[in-house]
Amino acid sequence: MLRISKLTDYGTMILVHLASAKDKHLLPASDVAESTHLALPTVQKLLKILTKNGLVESARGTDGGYRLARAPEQITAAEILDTLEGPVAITECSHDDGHCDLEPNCQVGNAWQKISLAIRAAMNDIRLCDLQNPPMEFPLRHTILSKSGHKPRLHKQALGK
Amino acid sequence: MLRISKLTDYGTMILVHLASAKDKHLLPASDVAESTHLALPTVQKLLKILTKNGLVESARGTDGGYRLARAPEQITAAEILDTLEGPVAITECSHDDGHCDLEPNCQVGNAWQKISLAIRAAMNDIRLCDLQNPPMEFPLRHTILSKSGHKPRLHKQALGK
DNA sequence: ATAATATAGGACTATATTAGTCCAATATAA
DNA sequence: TTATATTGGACTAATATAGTCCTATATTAT
Repeated sequence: MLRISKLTDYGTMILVHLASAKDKHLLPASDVAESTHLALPTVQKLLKILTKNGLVESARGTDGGYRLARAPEQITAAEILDTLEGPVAITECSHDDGHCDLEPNCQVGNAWQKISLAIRAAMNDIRLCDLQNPPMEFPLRHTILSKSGHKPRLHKQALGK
Repeated sequence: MLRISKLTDYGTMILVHLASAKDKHLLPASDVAESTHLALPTVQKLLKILTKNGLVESARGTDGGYRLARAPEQITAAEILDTLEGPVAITECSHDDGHCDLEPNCQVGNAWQKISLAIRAAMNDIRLCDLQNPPMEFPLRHTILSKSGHKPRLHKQALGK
């Protein structure tokens, strides 16, 4: 489905939340879980991944916690995807025996490389700061819809299957 | 992983092969399977999907088979992905109870919409004809490498995990 | 020192998705 | 009527994802 996984979505929510923290203040995982309404074990898991990949800094012990390692302007969507899903990848060659090398029709790999690069280029142009502070009309329309009894889903099926 | 699935890869191989067919000639599934070195049941399944989604035309009976419904110039990578994986999608909202609507931090959906649109824009610029006839240096280097005993993999890990 | 707090690392289960195969029905042409 | 070939859908197996939990380590305050 070329989908963005739930964990990536959660991880992005966490990053957006950390980005909104004041200054260099450290937020414990429990705090992040409460604010994002995500389950604590999941938040812990994601913060560990984000830390290991250098998007987030951590400190242990009392008053320990997490904060962004860099300013939101300096974190790209490409990095977030790389960290949470691994780099954009294409499937392994269907011919492990090396037959692929001799198969003139098997020129598809080249094509998917182009496609991967195109996606990557697009992701490099989007930064974490673009993910916070969404345009004003969006939350507004959102509120109106939810008051009318509809259940708008920002995430679900935004473009999808 | 934001990966392109094997079936999508196979499907693309099939489309590329159909694109190379002479004129309006119909190719039976068995023929396509042989040429692409893919398993027949898989090829049959994919051709059915491609036909149902209008990328391929079919005819039954003796001398029946499949062919592209349009010229390779008029089939985009976006269509191929839509057909084989469904549209680029983001995860469903984590709060099905509607809490998401009231949650100021839950502004991530908007962000992933932007990302999906960026990916889609990139995919609209790539056509099936771009996937055939790869640049000449590619197959050449390819052949040299395979002769030297290496096993270059066009597909595997082209960009990733 | 000791207790309390909080992250680090990794194992583990459950669930969902993907990949792959197969069968019965339908249409076409010789 | 027979042979060919697609259509539609069911089904299993393999893999990936989501989510939880446990133990170890580091830090701070008392």
